[in-house]
Amino acid sequence: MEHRIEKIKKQLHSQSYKLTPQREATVRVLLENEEDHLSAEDVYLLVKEKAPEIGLATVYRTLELLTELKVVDKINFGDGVSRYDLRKEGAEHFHHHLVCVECGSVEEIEEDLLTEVEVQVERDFGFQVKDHRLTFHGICRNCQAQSEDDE
Amino acid sequence: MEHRIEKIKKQLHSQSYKLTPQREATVRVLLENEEDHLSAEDVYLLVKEKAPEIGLATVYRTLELLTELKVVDKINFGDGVSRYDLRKEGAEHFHHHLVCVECGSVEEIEEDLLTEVEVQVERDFGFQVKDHRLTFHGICRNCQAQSEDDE
DNA sequence: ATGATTGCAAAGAATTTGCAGCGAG
DNA sequence: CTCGCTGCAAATTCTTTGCAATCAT
Repeated sequence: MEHRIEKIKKQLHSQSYKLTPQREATVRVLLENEEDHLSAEDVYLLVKEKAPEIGLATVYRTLELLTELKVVDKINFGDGVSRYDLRKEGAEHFHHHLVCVECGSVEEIEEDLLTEVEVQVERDFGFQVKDHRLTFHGICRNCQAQSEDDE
Repeated sequence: MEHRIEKIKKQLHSQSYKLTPQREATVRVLLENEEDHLSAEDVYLLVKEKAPEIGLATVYRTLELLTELKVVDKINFGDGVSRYDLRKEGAEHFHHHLVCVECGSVEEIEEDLLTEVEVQVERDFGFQVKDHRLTFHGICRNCQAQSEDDE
């Protein structure tokens, strides 16, 4: 974990930004909750536990900065809020999500399922793909099992 | 076009909703601007041209209703606003988008590129896919041509 | 000193809600 | 008459901004 902080620190420095205590606290919260998809407010509340003097605006500004640096990806699952998702180490592309319409759980898929599809898009549409967003909506394993029980 | 309105009318009636003049005007705007990705405000302004007495809240309520009925899909390209996109006739799944990061243009892809990927997801993750959202970010044909010119 | 960064409070934008009036069946 | 639907204005929610104070170099 420390080495990921170091890496982010370098990324900031390379663009002459600093890793201030507030920014570091924010990054740590993101690292510690890597599986979740936190909203700015969520991050704010968690950061506040460690650094109570931080302001919500700073969290927003930090998340924006991290988005610019592609340390995090800003996503939107359709509720009104933006959520922030750390990029996996070395990931060139954004990972995919499985959103369960029953229970609302969100699972992540690391593997890039789109390599072929992207080739197809570049070939057929002349569109040079830089990144993608892919989310599946459906029913997760758990909820499928539950509805079988009901029968 | 009239028959698409009829169809939507039936869909509404089947859930005991009515196709009021305001709702009809809203649907017509969506049909007439099928290629665009209008925000609620956009729709409001266009509807207002035909039916100046309509209120923004009604547009929101109508779009919400149409989303529920899966007549439209609510999407979000990362700017702060929700956009509404008519489902193509008979389309079971949401279509895909190519968003150009240079000029902001949005192209639509009708073909379902994900059939195989969905099989894979169901098999490998036990997730029963109902629908998907797929957006590619990259550089469109035009902007590619332009940057070649610059060189 | 200089310029980046912060916290606070205020502003802003998008969307939702409360409510009285209207309108179709 | 009843009940869904509407328009308006107010309220909410999420996010951004202005600004003076603070911090690091």
